[in-house]
Amino acid sequence: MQARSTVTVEAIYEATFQVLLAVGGPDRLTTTRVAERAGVSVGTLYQYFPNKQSLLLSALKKHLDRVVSAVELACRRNHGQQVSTMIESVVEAFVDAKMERSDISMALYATAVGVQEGALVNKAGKRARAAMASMLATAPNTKFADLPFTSLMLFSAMGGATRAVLEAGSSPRMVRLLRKQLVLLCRGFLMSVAAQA
Amino acid sequence: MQARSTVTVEAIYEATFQVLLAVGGPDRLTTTRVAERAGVSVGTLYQYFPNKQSLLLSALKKHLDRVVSAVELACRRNHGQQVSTMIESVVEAFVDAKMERSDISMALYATAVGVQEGALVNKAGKRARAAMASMLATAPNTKFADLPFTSLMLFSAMGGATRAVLEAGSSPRMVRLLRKQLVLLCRGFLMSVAAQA
Amino acid sequence: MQARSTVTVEAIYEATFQVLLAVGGPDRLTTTRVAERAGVSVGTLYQYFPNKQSLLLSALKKHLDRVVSAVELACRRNHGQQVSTMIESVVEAFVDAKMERSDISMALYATAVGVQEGALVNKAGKRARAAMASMLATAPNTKFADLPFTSLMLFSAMGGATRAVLEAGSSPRMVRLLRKQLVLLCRGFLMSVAAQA
Amino acid sequence: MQARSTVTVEAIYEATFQVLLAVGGPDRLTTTRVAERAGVSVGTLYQYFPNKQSLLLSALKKHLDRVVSAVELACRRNHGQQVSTMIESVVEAFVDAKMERSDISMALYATAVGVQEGALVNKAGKRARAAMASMLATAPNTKFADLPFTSLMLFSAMGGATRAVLEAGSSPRMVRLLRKQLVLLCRGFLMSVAAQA
DNA sequence: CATGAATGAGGTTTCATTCAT
DNA sequence: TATGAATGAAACCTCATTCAT
Repeated sequence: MQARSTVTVEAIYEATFQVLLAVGGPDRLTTTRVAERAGVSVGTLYQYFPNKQSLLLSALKKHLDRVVSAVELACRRNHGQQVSTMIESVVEAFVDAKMERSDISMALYATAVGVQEGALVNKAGKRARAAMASMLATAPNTKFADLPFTSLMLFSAMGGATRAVLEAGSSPRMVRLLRKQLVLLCRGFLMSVAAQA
Repeated sequence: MQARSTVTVEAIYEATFQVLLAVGGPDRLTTTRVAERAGVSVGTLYQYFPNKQSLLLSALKKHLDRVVSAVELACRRNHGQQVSTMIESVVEAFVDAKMERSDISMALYATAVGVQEGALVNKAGKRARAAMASMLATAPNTKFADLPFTSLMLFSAMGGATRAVLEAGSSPRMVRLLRKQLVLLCRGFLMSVAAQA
Repeated sequence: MQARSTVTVEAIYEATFQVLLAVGGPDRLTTTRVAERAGVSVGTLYQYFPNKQSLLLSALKKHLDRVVSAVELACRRNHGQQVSTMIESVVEAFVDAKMERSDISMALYATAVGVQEGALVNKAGKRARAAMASMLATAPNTKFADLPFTSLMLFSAMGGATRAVLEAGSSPRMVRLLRKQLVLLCRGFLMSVAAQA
Repeated sequence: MQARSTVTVEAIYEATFQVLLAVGGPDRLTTTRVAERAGVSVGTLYQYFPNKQSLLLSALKKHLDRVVSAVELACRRNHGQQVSTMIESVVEAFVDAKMERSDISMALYATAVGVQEGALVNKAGKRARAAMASMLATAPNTKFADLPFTSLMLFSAMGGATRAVLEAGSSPRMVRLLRKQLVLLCRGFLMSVAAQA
């Protein structure tokens, strides 16, 4: 019985992602369509999610958690390493996480507009930046001025570039280039910041 | 007669931006509300825009044009300058353009989800990148490998960081920091790319 | 154009009464059915009434106004008359008003349950009682103790009896009996109250 | 086993009354809510009541039975008494029964709209009027014309006035006044009717 | 050209009822 | 017998779009 519920909820999540992709935007997504795709009735959907908004919010949260967790893990594993190593690891983790389900990523960008969704994205961003800042603080022989803001720049620049590649179609060649240049971008930036401090 | 039309259309554009801001999202924007705010009837609105989508598309195009034109101008003016100077000018132009009507910028992010809107954003991005690439090509004593992709990285990283600051509230202090660090980011990146080439 | 609106609204009111009668209760009434019966689309209905509740509220208000106005008129016309005459006139006005559209009266009773509807009924009752009280105060040679409460008793007793006859089918014979006995009831009551004062 | 059923059914009745009060109307009452409040599952509720309507009907019947029984008892006990005494007793019994669970009384008024509920209320009214008529017939030295209709008037006037006080909030002072004036009302009415006969 | 009343498809949500466990 | 997840018909309401004036 408990198991049945879990299966149902998972099916609804997966259906949400699929419909989001199929119609390309949270507004063209209808609860009826999600229920259909999930193989349940609308009533069942509403037993688990009080309304459409909460459904989208939960789906967004799920995706953000995946990406942020990957970044956090990469950061934790690189405490005390050289800045170069740090950057390579984090860039790899970030790009991988985004690309793994790149389709979902894009579909969800559109979801993140309301105030509640913004808060969710914000919280996720904060977590990621905190992980990066505390990692960077452990870099030997290097000190960064204003680590919080520096992390914000780093993270959002990475996000912007990755999103652009995603939207440009993310061909294998571009993804390869993205990884390489992202490392250059981050390294160059951090060197400059460190040099200034 | 021509003049009256222009005035009406301008009023509709402005109303569109305002409603977009007020309701926070293109789906809660209704054509009736836009018409009301513009001081015309819905019928009149439909005389100038065949449907809602075209209204939003035009509004988006207008905003993108403003930003891209600013970037293009800055690029054109810096042909042959030192890389450092180039970057400072472009960053300044870009951030200024975005911040000038930052509220509209944010409201429009949500609009840019569908395939047609994506195409519009893409085209604008291409124009900006082309301008940057041809500027960078004139930098004395410096050669960049794969200028098109490098420009993409540069432009999207700038966009990502600016958007993050916008969404964080864009306090004067943050905007100041943004300008400074954006210069560092771009310069560091270009140095690295040039060094590799 | 103004005229068209008025016609439409009137048609909606009439349709509301008819549907209320046909289905026997405000919950089985659907806005779609009302629109259909009125010969307009749902959208049109919602252009004039923001929601179902306001539609029912307005209809109730309309009916109450009719009944109360009839009572007020009868009261005003009998200032200074003998108590007997007063009662005969008011009873006649009240019963007539209720019976004229008795069907609607019954259908609307069910509507008067929520807090807002209660307030409406209350206000109507107050108006009617005030009219009765100020009439009774002008009766020659007679003084009543606690006129407000006495009016409440009088009015609600009349209402209760009339409603019972309505619900029993209101055959002509019963209506005749109702009028006669209602006069007896009110007169007997007022005599007793006056005797006590 | 039988006992367990009885307990369950009683719990459901009580829950029905409570939910009716809490939500203010039979339409906002849901079977799930009733079951929850009663501490059983919906399925169990449906084991004892075939559908929602029958649940409400049974609850209404229960309440009506209580009131009518009180009136019947008072009537039976006053056979052969003076009219004055009769009235005092019946008024007391009626008002007490209504006020004892005045909240439920009010909540149920809204329930009594459909044709089946009307029939139930009608039957209850008939029983009460029959008891009153047969009591009045035993009054010494007094004869009433058309006892059935006279009882209808008496009973419905009492009901109307009591309901009005209930809806006005039934403060202790008003209830006291109600009792006193109800006696005057009924006595005055019966005197008049008897005088005419 | 402008108006705004009218349209109606379609979306979200509720809730009485069933039935496998 | 009891449970409560699942069902799906049906209600309310919105809003892009049209067209007679």
